[in-house]
Amino acid sequence: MLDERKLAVLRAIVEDYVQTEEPVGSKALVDRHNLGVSSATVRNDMAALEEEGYIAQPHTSAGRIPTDKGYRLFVDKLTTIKPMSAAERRAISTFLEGAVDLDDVVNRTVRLLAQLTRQVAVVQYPTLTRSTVRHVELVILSTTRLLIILITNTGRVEQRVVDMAKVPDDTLLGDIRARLNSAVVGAKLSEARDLVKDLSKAYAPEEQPIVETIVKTFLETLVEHPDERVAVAGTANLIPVGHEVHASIRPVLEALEEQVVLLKLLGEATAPARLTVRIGHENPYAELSSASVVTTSYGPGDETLANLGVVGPTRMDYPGTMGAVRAVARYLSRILAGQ
Amino acid sequence: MLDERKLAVLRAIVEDYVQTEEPVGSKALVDRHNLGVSSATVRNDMAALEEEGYIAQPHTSAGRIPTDKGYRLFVDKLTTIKPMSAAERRAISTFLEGAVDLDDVVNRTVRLLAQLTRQVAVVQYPTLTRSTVRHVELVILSTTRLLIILITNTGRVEQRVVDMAKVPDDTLLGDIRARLNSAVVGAKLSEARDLVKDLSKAYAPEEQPIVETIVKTFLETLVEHPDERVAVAGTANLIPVGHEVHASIRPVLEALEEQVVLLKLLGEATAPARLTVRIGHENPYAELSSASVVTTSYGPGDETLANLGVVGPTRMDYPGTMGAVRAVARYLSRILAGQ
DNA sequence: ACTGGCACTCGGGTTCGGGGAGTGCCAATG
DNA sequence: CATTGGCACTCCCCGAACCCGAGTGCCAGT
Repeated sequence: MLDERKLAVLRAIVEDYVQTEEPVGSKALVDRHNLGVSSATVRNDMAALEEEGYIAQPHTSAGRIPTDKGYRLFVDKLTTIKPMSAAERRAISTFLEGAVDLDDVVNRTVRLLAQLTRQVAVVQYPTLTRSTVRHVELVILSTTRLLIILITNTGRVEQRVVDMAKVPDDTLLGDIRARLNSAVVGAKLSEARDLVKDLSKAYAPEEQPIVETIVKTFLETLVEHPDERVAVAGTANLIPVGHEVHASIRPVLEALEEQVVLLKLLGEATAPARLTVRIGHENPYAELSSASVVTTSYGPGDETLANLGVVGPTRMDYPGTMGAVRAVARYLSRILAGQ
Repeated sequence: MLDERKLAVLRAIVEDYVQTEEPVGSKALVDRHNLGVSSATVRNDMAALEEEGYIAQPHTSAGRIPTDKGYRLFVDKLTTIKPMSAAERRAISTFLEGAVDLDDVVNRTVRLLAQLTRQVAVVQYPTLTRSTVRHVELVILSTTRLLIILITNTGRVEQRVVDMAKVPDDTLLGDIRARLNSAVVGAKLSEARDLVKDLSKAYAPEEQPIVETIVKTFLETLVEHPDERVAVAGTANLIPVGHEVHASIRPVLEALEEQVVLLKLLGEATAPARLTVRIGHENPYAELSSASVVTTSYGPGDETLANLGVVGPTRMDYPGTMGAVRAVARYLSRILAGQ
């Protein structure tokens, strides 16, 4: 049904529309691309493409714009991811090298991605459950309050206060600390439950409840319900430069402030090194039905620590955006592996 | 020059303009407020007010809108801070009570403030230098890397990795940890420098450089250069609901993503329990010359930990916004004191 | 199968002209 | 002297009418 030339026409339409932001007509198309045929022929092809639902007219006697389905075909078949230029690669590298700690790495990454793509960037902090334990610290805050601190191999520090009837004395606490550490250090957080479940057995009966409280809080709050944080940058890019702007970006801004929404957007990324592109209505949220999301995962080696991505209008530069997302994810992975 | 009635006219103009968002004329004014005089009289008063620079006309034969100077007079003399209703107070209270840790407190606060004022809210994390030390922890990461963790009385945890030629063994480290803690626990961070400067003297000559490295990093990165973080919420409120919107909010959005700008905006707040209002051009940034900022500081008791505030258009509901900012700061202070 | 030609459509920009809200000024008035 | 009613004037806003041009669909010709 769709021969080679019709696909070329679709590709040209997408490319022109992304650049000019205006419906593209048959005449303009043959002028800008050397398709080797006349505008009348292109018109026939366009009619066929519209018939199949790949393009649409905003109104009669206007040019065509791609539909979500058209973008989908474009992304799947008609283009290749654009690699970063040498200058861009150098910029990414030097910009990320300077980071001093994990927070800084994530912040720099999200700003960088926003700048490269000129869109809204979203980066999830490395997920706890996939990282391993480096150290657990117990600190007495008062006679009834204990602070548990967890340090992971990604440099992340999680904290949690426990209220208890009576905090154990230094000796006992030191013992608990030692046993807890020898049990879980080096292990993945997801394995922690099995490793500590018998920990209290080693203690005298009257001490067991205390130990169990600590272990329980440790597991519940630090391991199983890590508040998965995300960083956002480039929201100003939602507002086009010269242009007037719809009020329709309000719901988008609202959605971008909701951690839950962001996590869901990022959350369904697939295997590492694969890019996920969700176009328009393919998004899980109606507010983002005129937006596209490009995500991927990152992490040292083949391990997947978390996800990152970009949110922009369906009319976006897919090859460039995909290239930037992939490149940033790779560099971020490398940085994390080095730490 | 400005008698009682002229001030009443100015007040009425501000109130009406804030509500309707449209230039207000003499006729509409006498209809909505019972000033007891005719529109002709009001016109004369308006001419006087314009002469003095408190109001202006967008163009001839249009109504008047307040100037920055007009808002300034309104805020200083013509109105009182609007207290929160009982229902609002209850909402604030219950919403903030539920927080589980410091991050949560700040996040809830900033969202609450954005919701109450329907504007952009900014909350600074409690500043380190004004809080006191609760515990210092030293953790061995590898043979050459040491992690310093600082816990403050506000529940904040700061971390920093130190690269060193050789990390001290457990015994020595335990000793350093004990001395460091006994030196600084309970002290303000601003006093820490004096308290630890002679710490290395107690050690053997060959151990002194190691201790000094740790102390130096501790001071430099944790005490003197805390990265002062801020939380922002409600950026979607920059976009009015029904209305079309200028592209002029782009620089505002950009500014709101810059930590430095936000800190500067918040940074110059005065004594606790005092509200600072900066109107239009009074702001230190040209990008925000059509915005007003209402800030105050917070902290348990009379202590000032950090600042919070609201950014909105110069045409904002000052009494209501000021009331909300004051109320939220008070509740936040109370929460922090309780912890 | 492609192309040139042609009639047709429709959105966007421009022009034009009332209607209306608002102003400034002035003479009259308590 | 402050206040008021009246009046002429000024613009902005809005809708109607209009034209222009880009774009389309179709068809006959190569």
